[in-house]
Amino acid sequence: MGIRIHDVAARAGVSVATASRALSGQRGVRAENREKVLLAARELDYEPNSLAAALRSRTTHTVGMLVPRISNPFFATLVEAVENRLQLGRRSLLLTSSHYDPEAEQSQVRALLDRRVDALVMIPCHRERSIEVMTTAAARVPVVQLDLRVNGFAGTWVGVDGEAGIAAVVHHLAGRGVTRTAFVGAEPTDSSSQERLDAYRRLAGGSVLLGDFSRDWGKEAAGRLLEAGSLPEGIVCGNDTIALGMLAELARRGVRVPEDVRVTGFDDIPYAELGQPSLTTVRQPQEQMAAEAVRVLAARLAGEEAPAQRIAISPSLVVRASG
Amino acid sequence: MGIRIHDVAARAGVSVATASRALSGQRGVRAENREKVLLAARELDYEPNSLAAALRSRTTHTVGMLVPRISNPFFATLVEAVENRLQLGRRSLLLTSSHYDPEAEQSQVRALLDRRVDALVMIPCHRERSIEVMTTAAARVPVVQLDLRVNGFAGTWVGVDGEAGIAAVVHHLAGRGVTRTAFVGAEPTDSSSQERLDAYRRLAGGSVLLGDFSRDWGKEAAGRLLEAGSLPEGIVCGNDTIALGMLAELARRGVRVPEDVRVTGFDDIPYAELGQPSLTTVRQPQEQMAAEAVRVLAARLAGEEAPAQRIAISPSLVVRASG
DNA sequence: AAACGGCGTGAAACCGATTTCCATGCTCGG
DNA sequence: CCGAGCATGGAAATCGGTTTCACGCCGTTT
Repeated sequence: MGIRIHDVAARAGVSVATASRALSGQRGVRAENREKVLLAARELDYEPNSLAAALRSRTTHTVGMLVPRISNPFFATLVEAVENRLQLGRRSLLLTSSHYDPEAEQSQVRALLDRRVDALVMIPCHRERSIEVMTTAAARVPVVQLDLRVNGFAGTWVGVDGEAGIAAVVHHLAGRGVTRTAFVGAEPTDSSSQERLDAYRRLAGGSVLLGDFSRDWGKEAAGRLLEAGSLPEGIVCGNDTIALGMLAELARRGVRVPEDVRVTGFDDIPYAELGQPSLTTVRQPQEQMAAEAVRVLAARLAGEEAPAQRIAISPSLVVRASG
Repeated sequence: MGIRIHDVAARAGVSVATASRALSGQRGVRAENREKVLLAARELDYEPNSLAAALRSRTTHTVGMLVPRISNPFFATLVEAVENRLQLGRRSLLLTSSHYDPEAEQSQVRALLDRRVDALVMIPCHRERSIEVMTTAAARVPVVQLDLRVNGFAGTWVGVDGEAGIAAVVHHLAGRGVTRTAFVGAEPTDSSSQERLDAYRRLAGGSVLLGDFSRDWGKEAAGRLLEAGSLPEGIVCGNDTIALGMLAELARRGVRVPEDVRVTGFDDIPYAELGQPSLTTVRQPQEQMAAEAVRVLAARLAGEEAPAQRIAISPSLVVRASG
């Protein structure tokens, strides 16, 4: 139906091989012929069939990305940033989600590999159970773990330096005269929560409440802290969602923030600024993380041999009203 | 490198053609041979090369989706819902974003078509300037517009019934004794804002303030309404972002919601519930919209001839504290 | 008994590019 | 003047499947 490279070659008066070389910018074609081919292609409005090219050259210029949940604004921002970076390199993004289910994750990765993606950006859904997918995937194409990482899997990871983030928060609170703090986080089923929890214990060591990364847990934790009697002076939350739930519940119960207690979050999701009061939190440099992840993959695809690395980018503290 | 269908056929003792037919579940293969082929495939851990299949069969089982901004939680939710639906039909999603730039949109769509997507789900970024992309795309593959639509483009659209949504809000407010209202929306550069504005004018007809779909505009509009003298009894906002800005500014100025004035939003984004007070709003049935969009495309791909339709799904009112 | 239709099968064509391999012509050094 | 070496270009192989086509076989109809 469409125009084939055959037609372009015929119009330019050269062979298919020469046309192919001219169009892909290879050397070994006289300038005159190259011009003729490019002109013919433009005149015919030639659109190469990338499937045929991919089949023969074994390169799809497509990267697969797997995230636990696309609608999570934090992941969505990462997806956007990765897509932007890929666009710059004229690559496309095949996106799929695991819904936090390791089995679905496995079958989705299989589907991506079937489609012959050149590389994979993965946010593994489980700290331990994702190890099998990661190893099989990594055996076939370059893979980089983004944000979360799998225990005991020796592959490249790009993420944020959670310890530095918690340190910034603790330090900031200390600077405001806060000595007694509590930590409200999630059970460490992924590497981020683990790292933040460990950092808090090492750096501050107040009481610790663990649930999940949800607003409801934030509310419940607020209740528990209040009922426990003496409120701490500062509450360090494991992420913004928890912190927002915390703020809502504290407000409902008439506790003033930051007068009675200071509250901090982690991630700086778009709505952190909208909280009442606005949330002091740790901003994840998502643009940078995505850029770094794509850069690593591009280097691997360009043939660079590099050992697995852990690239931890330092986050920055965003001071707002709540802390 | 990998196992080819050739190898499977050899092991099963049949021809490549028969193996292909057996694997793709076509009829016309004796049950005995089918079993032999499937067994051989399993034993060899055969993974078909979908590029080769796509090249010959002219079907990639891949759908392209173009959105204005992936990180917008409303769009991200749509992306997720579409991806889920595609997974059910064993299709993959090639995702790209236009950043609200019609030229980028054009080149992204070209890239998707180059990759031979079977169909396109588009959230066009501009009410008028997107018409060219839409027509060229629609000439090549089935296309469905999601959420937003392009003026004067006669293609299928799936979205929410904006008029019904505004009607529900107005009706609800009237039921609470509110008679004097105002509308704070966005300049109608896309079909949604247009529709909501028109509906408000037809159904209620109080004063109208137009800006953009941002929190800042919500704050500014709050100021203008207060400075204009008498506050209306109800403020109908064009979307949740505006409404959240409105709530923040009203709170800052000591106006009580809903005692002094009732405020409503539109979309029911995840953070509508988090507002102070929580936001009464109109929930967009995103799951259903995505399901419908994918259903329409699947039908077209299955060969069904259908005229362009406008599928407007009725939204539901979510009553919370603010209205 | 001859004609016919349908099913199962395999050989080969095909999808549309890239890449290999070889032939040619030209330049340059000896 | 000759042969080595390089740049250029075309024919054909290749990637790995799907699809077409022709053929043999069998049961049914005239």
